[in-house]
Amino acid sequence: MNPNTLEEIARLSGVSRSTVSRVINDHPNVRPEVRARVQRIVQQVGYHPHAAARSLVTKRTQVIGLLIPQAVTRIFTDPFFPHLIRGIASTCNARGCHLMLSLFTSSTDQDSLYRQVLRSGYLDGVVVASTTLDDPLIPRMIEDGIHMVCVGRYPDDRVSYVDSDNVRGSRMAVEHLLRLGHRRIATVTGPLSMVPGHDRLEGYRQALEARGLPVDESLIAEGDFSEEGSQAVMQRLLATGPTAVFAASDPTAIGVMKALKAAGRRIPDDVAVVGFDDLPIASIVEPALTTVRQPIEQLGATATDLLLKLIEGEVQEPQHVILPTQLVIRASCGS
Amino acid sequence: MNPNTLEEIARLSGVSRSTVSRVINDHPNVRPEVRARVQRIVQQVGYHPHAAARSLVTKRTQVIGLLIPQAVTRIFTDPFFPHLIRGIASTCNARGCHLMLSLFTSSTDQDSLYRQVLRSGYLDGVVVASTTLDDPLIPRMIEDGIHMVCVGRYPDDRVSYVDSDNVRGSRMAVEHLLRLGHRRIATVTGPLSMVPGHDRLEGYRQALEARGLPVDESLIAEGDFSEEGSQAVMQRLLATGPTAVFAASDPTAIGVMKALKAAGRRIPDDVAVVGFDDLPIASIVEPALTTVRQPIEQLGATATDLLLKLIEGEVQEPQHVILPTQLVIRASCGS
DNA sequence: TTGTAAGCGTTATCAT
DNA sequence: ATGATAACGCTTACAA
Repeated sequence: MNPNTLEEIARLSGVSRSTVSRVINDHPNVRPEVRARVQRIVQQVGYHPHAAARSLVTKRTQVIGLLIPQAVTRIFTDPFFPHLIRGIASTCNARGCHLMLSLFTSSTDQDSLYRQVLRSGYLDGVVVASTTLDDPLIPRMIEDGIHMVCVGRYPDDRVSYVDSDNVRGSRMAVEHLLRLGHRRIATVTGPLSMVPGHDRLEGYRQALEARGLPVDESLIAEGDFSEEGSQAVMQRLLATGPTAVFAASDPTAIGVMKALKAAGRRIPDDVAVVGFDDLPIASIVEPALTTVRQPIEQLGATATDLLLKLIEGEVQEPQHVILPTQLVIRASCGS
Repeated sequence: MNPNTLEEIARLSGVSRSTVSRVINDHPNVRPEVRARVQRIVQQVGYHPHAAARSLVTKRTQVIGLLIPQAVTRIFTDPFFPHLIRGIASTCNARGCHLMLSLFTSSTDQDSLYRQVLRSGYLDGVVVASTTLDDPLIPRMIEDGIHMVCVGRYPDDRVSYVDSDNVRGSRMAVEHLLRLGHRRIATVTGPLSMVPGHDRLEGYRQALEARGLPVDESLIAEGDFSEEGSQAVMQRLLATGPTAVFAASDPTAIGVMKALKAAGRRIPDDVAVVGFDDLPIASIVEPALTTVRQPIEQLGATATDLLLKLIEGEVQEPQHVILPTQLVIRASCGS
């Protein structure tokens, strides 16, 4: 497939292996004339350096991993991930590195997969997405000194992360509902073991408390970020008679809307709905969804950039980046 | 990160490097007692062989690529890809290999990316998805002798592929509509430069011709597999007064349904709709979508299996696998 | 059954 | 500015 070696190019261009290496790596100290000759040959035979040989000595692979622990069904349902991947992949392309996808599905031997992926030198570092607080992977990676950046806040100062401002975003959403006069505001949360699930509920609480309103726990129900799951959860929540619902993600909001419609409630006349994400679908559903926009692709791109800096040693200390969120008002809240 | 070497394990267990290598690779001809001792040390220090060093000599990386040429927006919208990825990733996990994601976005320097990814020895082979007929990548890969399997039929006998039975599936769909008495059956196709787009239209044609019915070209409109695009296309098609529409994918069908609803047509009373894919969303939309089920995950899994066999040399000749499709009847066709 | 030694294709150090 | 040469960590004959 790629039978050419440095040695061969050297022979063909009548110089030594080292000179060819210098040309390939754009080192100075090569006579322009020689450089040109070598480059021509390289071009001609379509030579490309062998990655493994190279990384054996440089200790760099130019490959980063996207690690998704506990890869559950959600990944293949929630458009969040495709958007995230796009952000990561385009940054990789731009920076000349490559992306390895590691889904730690529950069935796989976690320990063996961990060693294969993280201890074999395959990867220069990893972007970790969709972690739960109790995931044993992160502590292990910290201990092993693996370069990593989490997408989503992680409550350990040693780990770098990039996150949306979930608390502020959801607080804005609920404040908007309050401003519209709603007092019985229910919320279908994400999994509370996941940071965004937790944080978006926190924003909900803060909005109420800032107004001096009590938090009625019966209006809070834990969902799983999915459409189906949230629909079922909302169905049970109907009995509490909310006039508005804050859904912790757009798929959640869709599920909520389905449950409401199935129960004959009109949106927003009977019940207002606000989501979180601003996925393309938010502006397509009927009625169009008021939601909190988080910059998913940018999350991926920023995480990747940061990871690359960490790897290069451009920054040493763990970094924590929070990207702003923004309320996008559409029809579903009736304002 | 992984400072251990074979040499070190050898020293620690009082044997030679080669013996450790034999233990690691499960070679026979190692005294059980010695094997056990070495394994204990390996376990203790958490040793894992260095991938690059290993592949430098074996010429295998245990990494396969998922190559998506012309990676357009669709990839991040159409649930087809997440499902495909799931099939590929779980097979990779099961077979101890890893997955590299290569999106050839239009902005990237195709040639440079090609060499980096395909000629650097990074990959043992690739699964190629979503190709167009005129993509220059495939011929180049054939020429370079790269192990590959296409997801989706490719009209060159030298390339292996795995595909759903698109022609048969869409033919069944249209035959079903004919059986229900429809005679003005429109179709919103996929991009006709893509094989599945082409094949699903072919099935439509065959169904009509088998009944001796003329194919009215004004009832055929080219879409792009997307919801938004198809909605616009359907809007224009309304004027032709179809009583049924065959949509070439589920997202297409959703777009079609939206256009119909927006025009005040009832489904299925005024117009029947049939889709293609059977994504989870098909059973969620209102009315539930009659559609042709194609086994997307299995497509990915089969392609990966085949690729691995090709790499191992277990099979030499290009293989062509067609997986069966199946009509799933729900409410949207009113039967 | 075990050890010795020769590569694999690079980069990097040191002379020249 | 260029060329030997020694690593990098592993597998694999071949020898013992």
